[in-house]
Amino acid sequence: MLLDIDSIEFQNAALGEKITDILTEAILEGKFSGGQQLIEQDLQKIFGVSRSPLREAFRILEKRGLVRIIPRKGTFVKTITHKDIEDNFPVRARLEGLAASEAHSKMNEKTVDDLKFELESMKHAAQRIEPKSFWHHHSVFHNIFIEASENQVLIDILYNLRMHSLWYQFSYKYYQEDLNRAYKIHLNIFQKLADPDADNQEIEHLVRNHIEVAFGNFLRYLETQEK
Amino acid sequence: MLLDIDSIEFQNAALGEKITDILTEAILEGKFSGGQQLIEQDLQKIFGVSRSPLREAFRILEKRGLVRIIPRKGTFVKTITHKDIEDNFPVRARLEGLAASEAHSKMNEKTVDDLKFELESMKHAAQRIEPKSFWHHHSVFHNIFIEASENQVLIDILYNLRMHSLWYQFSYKYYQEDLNRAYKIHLNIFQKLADPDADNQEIEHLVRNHIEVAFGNFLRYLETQEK
DNA sequence: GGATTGTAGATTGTCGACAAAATACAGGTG
DNA sequence: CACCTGTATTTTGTCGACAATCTACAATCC
Repeated sequence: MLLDIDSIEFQNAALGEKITDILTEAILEGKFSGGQQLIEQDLQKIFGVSRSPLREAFRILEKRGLVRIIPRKGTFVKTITHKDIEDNFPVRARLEGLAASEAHSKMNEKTVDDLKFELESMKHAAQRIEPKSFWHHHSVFHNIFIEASENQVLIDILYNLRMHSLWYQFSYKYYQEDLNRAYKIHLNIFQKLADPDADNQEIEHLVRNHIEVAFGNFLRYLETQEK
Repeated sequence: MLLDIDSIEFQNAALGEKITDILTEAILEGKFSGGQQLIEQDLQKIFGVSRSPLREAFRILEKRGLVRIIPRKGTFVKTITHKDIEDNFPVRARLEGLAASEAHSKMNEKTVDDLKFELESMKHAAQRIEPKSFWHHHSVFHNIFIEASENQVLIDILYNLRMHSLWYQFSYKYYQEDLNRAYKIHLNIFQKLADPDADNQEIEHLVRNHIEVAFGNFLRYLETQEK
């Protein structure tokens, strides 16, 4: 008998995990003010569950870096500071560079096709000047080569680091970078990834530089916003 | 009035955190067989606490990468495979390289003194052929420049990556063979870190290469052990 | 007025009990 | 004998209640 895998997963997911997903989305969308305490009793009323699954959810959120748990004080939504961003990007730059390098070594036809598809989507979004769509496919493009590295340590760390930048999604919406220029950089990255003769080290530097440049632009953008 | 922050932290530490510390040490020392399930009821009897703090402890252990929690199945001690080590080292190599680079930019007299002290301790341990002592000071040496990077993202990630047990268990045996060589590498790293005119990129490469070489030696050592 | 202390309310920490799911195993069936 | 199937046992998931701690604020003291 055939079964709907997704619904089974959903059934198997404990209450705590479902609440985690809802809270994760809420935090990323900025529905909580930074530094705000998540009161167990309040959330208990909202979700209609006891405190046990809530406390499980808090621990998972802490692992994802979205909240900070202070013993006997409470669970607080993390505020992302300027320094957090400055700390985050250099790490991401090196690890995504490494991911690209390892992905190149393990490249196969399917991954190339997947990357090509997202690249085409980015191209179309850039031509039609649809930033939201562009950044979505841009994010998926990066996810694909990160997964293709098959390095679980890398995949896990970057999952968390990239989630933080999502936190700033609302900022990105108004962040108008030259989409065509960004597309060309990724076209270059794609061509190197798809070329078996390309040099791993060169790919690593290419991706690392791309993120460092994006970081610089982003910081400058934030500074103009803050004034 | 001045207060000892650390002791306050300890008093405030909830049962779950104390249990976490005990279980962390037990896992790192290999007192659980790999893949073994941590049964809540059994640990309940051992520690004389209810299941709530145990479940909290499991979540913290999961965050540290020491166990894996599978919903409705249980909490299992992670087995470290050959692939885990292969995934871990390239990441560590790049991130410790980055940490050294950032530490160099923020170097001050106290940090130089701290590094010098550990380096001297490594020298003495190498001369007296005391691998255990050498490994300890080597680990502290790395911790100092990682902390000196003042990059909290880096510090947190490297704390987890460096925790993994196999490295702890075996490293001092490997270093037995070339303590003096290892000392000279760190003397070189120290001199560059302490020199304000040294090039950041050079330091990054130096530390990265050191870990990659250590990784290669470690893998070869493991292969001889496995046979 | 400013600092200290005491108290009430709010909030997290821990517990034991029950529910739900996974597992182990015995018995049946082809 | 291999394969189901139902049942008993084990184990995790959730709950409500109580204890310990923290917080806010008013009363007190200097």
